[in-house]
Amino acid sequence: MPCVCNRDDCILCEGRIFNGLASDQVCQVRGLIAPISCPARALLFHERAPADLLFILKSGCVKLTTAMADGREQILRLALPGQMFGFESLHDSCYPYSACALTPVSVCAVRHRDMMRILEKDPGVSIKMIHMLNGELERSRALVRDLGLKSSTERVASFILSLVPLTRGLSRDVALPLTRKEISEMLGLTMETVSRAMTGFQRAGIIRASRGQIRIVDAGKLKGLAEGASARVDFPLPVWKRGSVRPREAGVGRDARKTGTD
Amino acid sequence: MPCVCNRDDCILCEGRIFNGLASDQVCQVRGLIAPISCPARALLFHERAPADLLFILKSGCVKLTTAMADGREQILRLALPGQMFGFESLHDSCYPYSACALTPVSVCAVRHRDMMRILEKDPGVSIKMIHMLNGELERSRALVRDLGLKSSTERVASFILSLVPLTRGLSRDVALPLTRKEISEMLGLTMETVSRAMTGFQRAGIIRASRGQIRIVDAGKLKGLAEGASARVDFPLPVWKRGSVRPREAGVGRDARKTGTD
DNA sequence: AGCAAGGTTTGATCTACATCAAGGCGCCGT
DNA sequence: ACGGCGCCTTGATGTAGATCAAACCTTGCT
Repeated sequence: MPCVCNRDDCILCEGRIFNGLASDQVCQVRGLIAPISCPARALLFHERAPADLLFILKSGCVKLTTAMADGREQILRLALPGQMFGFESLHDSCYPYSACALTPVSVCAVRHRDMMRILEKDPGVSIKMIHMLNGELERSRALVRDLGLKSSTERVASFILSLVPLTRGLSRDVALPLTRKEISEMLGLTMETVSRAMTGFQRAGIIRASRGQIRIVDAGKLKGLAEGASARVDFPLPVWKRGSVRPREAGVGRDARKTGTD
Repeated sequence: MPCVCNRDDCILCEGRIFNGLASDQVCQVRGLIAPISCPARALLFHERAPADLLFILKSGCVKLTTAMADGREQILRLALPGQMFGFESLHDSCYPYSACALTPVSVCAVRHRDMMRILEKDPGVSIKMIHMLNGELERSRALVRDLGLKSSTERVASFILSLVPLTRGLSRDVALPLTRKEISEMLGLTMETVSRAMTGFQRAGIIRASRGQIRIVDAGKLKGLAEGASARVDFPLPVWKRGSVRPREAGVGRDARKTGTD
């Protein structure tokens, strides 16, 4: 079935929000959708700006952030292909977060009032929307859980595991469109803390990380760390100064450096 | 208009989820709703238990929590009269959090599949549901923002402000059904830290707090503190040992005790 | 290739908050 | 009224993670 946004390669076809519309409705909806492309770092909209459009991401990756007056910034969510953002203001007038492209991005834009009309007409779309909102809520609460309960190591482990859907099952390598700084802004930590946690995991042979890429080597151990299982692996670390990577001999977790007592 | 749950005093009538149904539908829906009462501390359902019912709170207060294996516990949300909980699993099979009564509580219970049927039949209800979910999402993200960006003082100030809807405009006194411990479980802090922040506010004349009650005296200053405005009030504190309360002479915020330099 | 800019890693130090430890105080049952 | 139990407050100390600082890599540009 062709996608409502009228492109063959469009990801919206895959079980997404407008799927299942009667074909005459598909035509109507198509007329309401505007395709937009923009480069990495483009700002799609700004927190508290008057809201008019919602977006469905076709390709690329977008970060949704909220900031405090003094500049502190929190990433609320990453939007991935097939997902919607900017809909929270359907009944409100302003966007509750900023949306910024992490990669070159193509999106479909729909006016809020058009969307409202579609919802009123077609209960099937409403129910998909409810489903989608429940998913958002679940992810948001998972983040609350992580921020409220977990140590830095646990959070970073959690975060890496949350990237698994990005792999699309192709391999264990994830092309990661986030810098360490951005990861830290998602997890309520600093860049340095994230970096330390990740090199810890790497030394323990749990992941393989480089500039824009992560490979999960030992998902089981990572899950353990994310849920607080002892936050340490078996081998204490003999503190090399700038040795090359030595898998499976490095400490991981809260107190990797303090090798002594148990 | 009488409430769908068939009681005159029911709060569901006030612009809530089933409001605006045609009267024959109201009758149908009524048949699907079971009223339930339970005492304080009752567990309505447990995280990961198989989910069957959703609940609408008529009176009292319920906390929704998630826990880690080692016992760390996070309050995800407080449910207040008129609000719904347990709906996230409409499309899923298990509750994503535990629900525990903080006070004696009365609720209406609806089976998920009955709710699904109502949603399919009546787009108006779906749209109210979408509205409600957007509200949940907003609150959840506000919590993410607080946990990710704010200091302990800022979080406590935020929390107190979030209680304002509880006052229902009757006065500035809020009957607070939470212990210090529970507040701390909502904010990712410890009981002690919450206590210190609140006595700080109290000494600065910003709130009046006692066992189960809070009165907001200076909402403006509290808002400033919640958004990080300097986290300090004008008067350095001469550190009394056990003096009685001295409004407007006490320090507040991150470093209330260090009175020196500016 | 050479250089500059920005991301990343690592180390040293500082601090906000947690943890540990006593008391104080209101509340309930007898 | 009295005693005991739970919640709350306050103080002393410990520590995970922030902050500050420097050097190291990548990547892109000239």
